[in-house]
This record gives sequence, C-alpha cells and structure tokens, in this order.
Amino acid sequence: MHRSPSPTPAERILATADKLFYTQGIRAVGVDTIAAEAGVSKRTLYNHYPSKDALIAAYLTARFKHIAPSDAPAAEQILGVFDRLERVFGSTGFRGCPFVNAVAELGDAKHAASGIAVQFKEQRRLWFRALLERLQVKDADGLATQLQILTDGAIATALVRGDAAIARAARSAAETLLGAAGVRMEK
Amino acid sequence: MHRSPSPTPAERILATADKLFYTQGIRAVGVDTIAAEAGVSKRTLYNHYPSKDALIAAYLTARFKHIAPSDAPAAEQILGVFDRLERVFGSTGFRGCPFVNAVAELGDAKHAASGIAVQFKEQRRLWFRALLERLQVKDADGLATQLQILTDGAIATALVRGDAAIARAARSAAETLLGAAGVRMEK
DNA sequence: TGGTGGGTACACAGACCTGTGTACATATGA
DNA sequence: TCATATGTACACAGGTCTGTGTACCCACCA
Repeated sequence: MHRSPSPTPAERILATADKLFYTQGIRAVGVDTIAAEAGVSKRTLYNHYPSKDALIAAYLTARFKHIAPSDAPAAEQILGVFDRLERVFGSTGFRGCPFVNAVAELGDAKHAASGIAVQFKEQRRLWFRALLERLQVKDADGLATQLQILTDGAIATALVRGDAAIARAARSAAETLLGAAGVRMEK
Repeated sequence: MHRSPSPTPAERILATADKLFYTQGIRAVGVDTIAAEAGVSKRTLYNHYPSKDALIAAYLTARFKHIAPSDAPAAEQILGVFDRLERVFGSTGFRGCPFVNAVAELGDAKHAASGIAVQFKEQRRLWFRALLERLQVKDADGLATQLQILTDGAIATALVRGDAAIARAARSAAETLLGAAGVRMEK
C-alpha cells in the first residue's frame, strides 16, 4: 500500500522541488534551498538526483499526469477543461504552465525539459482529438490543435492579468468553435 | 536627425540586453556578459541603468511598440496579425512572448515587469476591440479578449512545439469566431 | 590652459551557485 | 556480531552573480 504518512526522502525532495520550481522559477531556486526545505542533506539530494538538470526533468515528469478516462459526454468533457482552468487560475500559487515556463526559462532546446514539454502538450492535444472523433467532427485534428491553443492562451493570459474570468472567455470561444464544427451542446 | 551609424553606449547596452534577455532568458544573462557584448565597461552600464532590474524594465518598455494605425479593412488587419505571427514563429531566434516570459521567469508580481506586461497585453486587446467595434460586432470586448487568448496561445504553442504552422490554426479559429459574430470576410 | 563629463580598466566585496569529499550515525538483515 | 545501505553534518572547490570603489584617459569647451 501507499504510505502517505511518512514520505521517503526522494518524495520529499521532489515535492519541495515542485513547489519551489513552480512558484519561484527554476533558475531562481538553488539546490541548497530545496534540500533545506525538504529537511534533507544536500548529499542525499545528489544521491537521488545526480544533477539539478535531472531534478528538473523529474519535476516535469512528475507533473506529467495521465488523464483519467471518463464516460461523460465528450463535449462536456472538453468544456469541463475550461471550468477546471478557472478554478486553477483562481487558486493561490497559480503561476502559469510549468512546461511552457520551463521551456521559456531554460531556452536550450536540447534540454530534456523541451522534450517532456512537447510530449505533454501533444498528449493533451490527442486527448482533445479522441473526444472530437467521438463527436464525429470533420477536422478533429485541426480542431484539437485549436482547442489546445485556447487552453494555453488562457493560461498565459490569466498568468499576466491575474484574472480567473479569462477561462470563461476561452470556454465561450471553445463553444463557438465546437458549434461551428457541428457539435450540438445539450443545455 | 537619427544617427544610425554610431549608436550611443546606452543604445548599444539596451540592444544587447534585448538580444540576450530574449534569447537566453533574463536570469540566465549577467550584466557582465551584457556589458562585454555591448563593448562597454560595466561601470558605464551601471551609470545608465542603476540596477539590473532597471535594465529589465527598460528592455520590456523598449519592446512596447505602439501599433501603427492602418486604413486597411478591419477584418483584414485582425487576421493579418496571425500571418505576421507565422513569419515570426518561423524566424530563427523566436523565443515566445518576452512579456509572458518575463512574468513567468521573475515570478514576483510586484516587479515592474508585471505592470509593463499587463499594459502591453491590454493595449493589444484594446486594439482588437477598436477594430471589432468598427465592424459593429455585438460583444466587441469579449471577442477582443478571445482573439487575445488565441494569439497568446499560438505563441506559447509555437514556442513549445517549434512549429510555425500553429499560426494558421489560430488564424482559422479567429475566422470562425469572427464569422460567428457576424463578420463577413471578403474572399 | 584648465576644468568637466563621460568613458575605460580593473580590483574587489559579499553573496550565491553547483557539485564533491570526508567522516560519522543509524538501521537492517545475514 | 558484523557488513551494508542510507542518511547526516559540514567543509570546500571553483565559479558566477550584482554592485561599488578607484584611478586613469581623453575629447570638448570656456
């Protein structure tokens, strides 16, 4: 079973890295800070993660959550993304998309972070596409890309403006795109 | 008159900071590097910009270009944004939106960069809105926000995927939104 | 001729960075 | 009982960071 009461050192390190990397930026946080905050010696940190880059990669990989399949109506699932986004935007500590931020901050295209970010975005796009195919829209692939653009745009805009209502505007745009593609929404 | 052949030290510093901050990230570039690359002593840099934060603010302010008004048809101007984006995405050295990147990287909401970024995004949104009002769409304000979301989403997605064609998908989504708002595009 | 403003060169303080080396403690299992 | 694994504590190397202090240089102008 999972032992939630006493996380292992590796788990505490990763959880702390996640919190600090995400809220303060990857370059802004040193490994000393992570080790101290995780209640772990720096030596232990380096025993689990051989370099800061490896820890960064682990941080992004751990954020790479797989999406639980659902039996809810496809259109509802798609629009539900934006409702969830609105809650995330309103929560304290929202700092944009960790993958986009990592790519922007690290710059280097051959850093492992870039590959992980691409995979993550593609996974979301394919999730959209599968639902759209179930709805039998004509250009499921293209529309999936457009929905993906809407979500990333909402995230970036909400980050800069600090306004959770952006998610509703994005949701409304998604409804328009779905409607134009022939999807009928049950009210 | 403008003297383009011999830029002043302040201009060279700003141009170098722009290049390095944008392509490598703000935190990734030190003032020593900027001074050296600009062919200027560090003392001179600090005489013109009292701190790195001031130089960051100047960098973003200089990126804050005002949009030249145009007499072209409004719908054409709006969609033209995405055509220009496609060229930008394809150009070497494209690294996303400098304002979004700065906010993501700096984290601190009370940094001057945050305010500048908000102003910039709002300026673009108002530019969209003015054109939409000229087209007499019903909810110009809401649609302007949606177009803004589309552009930022295209930028973020193009950054991660490195694919300039994203701009076409965003343009197509913009066309759908405009069409649904009653705007007729001349073909 | 002499002063002044703007530039250079260069050392330096003090902090922080990643990553390693070393010695010691503790628990677990053979 | 003893070996091994895993952790801690702590110093340290070597580099980079922002920002300052100091001395000099030189063009321009009164």
